[in-house]
Amino acid sequence: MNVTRFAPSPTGYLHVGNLRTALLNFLIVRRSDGTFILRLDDTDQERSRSEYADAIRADLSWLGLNWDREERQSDRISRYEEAANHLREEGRLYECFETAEELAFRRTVQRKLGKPPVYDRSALSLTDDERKRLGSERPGYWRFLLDHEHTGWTDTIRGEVSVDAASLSDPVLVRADGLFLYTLASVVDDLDMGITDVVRGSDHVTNTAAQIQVMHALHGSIPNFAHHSLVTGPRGEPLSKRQRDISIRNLRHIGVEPLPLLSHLAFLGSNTDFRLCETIDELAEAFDLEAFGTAPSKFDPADLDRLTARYLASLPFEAVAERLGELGATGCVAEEFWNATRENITHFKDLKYWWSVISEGAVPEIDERDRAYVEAALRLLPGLPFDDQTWSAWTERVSQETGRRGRSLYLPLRKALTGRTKGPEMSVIMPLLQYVGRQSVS
RNA sequence: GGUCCCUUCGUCUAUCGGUUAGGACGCCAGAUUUUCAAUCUGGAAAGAGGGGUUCGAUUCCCCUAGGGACUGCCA
Repeated sequence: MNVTRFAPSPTGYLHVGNLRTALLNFLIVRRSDGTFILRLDDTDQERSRSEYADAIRADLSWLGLNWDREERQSDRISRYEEAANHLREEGRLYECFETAEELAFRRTVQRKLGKPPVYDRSALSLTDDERKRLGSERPGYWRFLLDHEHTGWTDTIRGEVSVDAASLSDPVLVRADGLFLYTLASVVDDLDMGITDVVRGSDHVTNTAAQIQVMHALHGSIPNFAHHSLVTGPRGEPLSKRQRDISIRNLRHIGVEPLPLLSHLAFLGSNTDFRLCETIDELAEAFDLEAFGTAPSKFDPADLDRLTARYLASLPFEAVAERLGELGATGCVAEEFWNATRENITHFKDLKYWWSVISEGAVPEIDERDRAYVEAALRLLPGLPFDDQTWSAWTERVSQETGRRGRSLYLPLRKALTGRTKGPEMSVIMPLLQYVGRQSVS
């Protein structure tokens, strides 16, 4: 039984980087029948917004990444309080009084001297009097006293990882205004919720060392950690520079479908052979966390087009009936329409054009040199009703009359009738075209 | 500045010192198809650079370059 969590902070929209983390955590429990928790890390009150939380839920739902439980850190403050008190009793939490500006200044000085910008623990050498005096001037904030030793774990993706805690600042766990910080909240939550596997981006590796120490101090058992590499843009640039393009909302807007996106992300960066999975269960079966490598992987939305097209072509009418209805395609024509067009679109929204072709007629595209030919051909067009033989019967007749064959026979007619050089098979389009007539009558 | 991570076809990767450097997706070509797609067959396509070690380096070591993360009273 695995328990995993996806813990976004509701300070922005979900993007492919986040999504990969969510997906990996989700797939782990999908393989093992465990529990997948959506945990909103909203301890940062200044930046967290409920609209973002709603947007994250909506995006996950659209993708089919359903969660078994939802938790909010803002509901769990009392637990953090207890944990902080426990750490104080154990002597692992100490109060400091520097202002943020002071700390920032010290860091720049240290950096200029070529020293690591690590907190010097000067608060530890404060006398009781000094502490009392400073405490009366302003509220203190609290740091966790790290053991200065190498802290390691076996990472499912990265193997043996070890971080020298001496190169880290003692993490602040409680702010001067009493707010609990991520490092504490996350650890307490993971322990309380019985999280067995923590899968997150490699930007958290140094964090993990500190968190492991806090977990030990809280006498918790350490979950399995796996840190996947970060996703970059197509040229290897950080994703943060393209937040907007790669937000799930934007991808959805440009016509990306859930399963192609999920398939792509479940294999990107792993040595599992890529395949487009038709269901999430199939994906869960195929994916393997240990198959992931540590090198960053590039994400290019354009890579999704081909997959999306293949995916759409495979969908039965039932799967898209509702969406077709939104286009105005309803009734039995809708099914015929879908079967005629589904192999000839890249994105679902491409159907708008084809629907307009059969519902309103196309703007004919006729080359000047073909004009006479097209007009002659149209005079030979049989009367309604059209059926699946109409096209072949008609073009055969036209061929006899005009002597044209092959491409020069078919293409001008296709362009005249559909306005495009490419598209669904004409023999299938023909019966749909008479719908134009019915539309205008009714 | 410091610490850590990364670098093989377009993309994701395989290779436990000796391989015609393999696969998947994509791409290209042919077959087929009125077009596109699908399918089948075939093809092009890679070890960042420089030094070592070695009979032999993609593989081990060092340096350089490039990319990234962390270095917050953010998460």
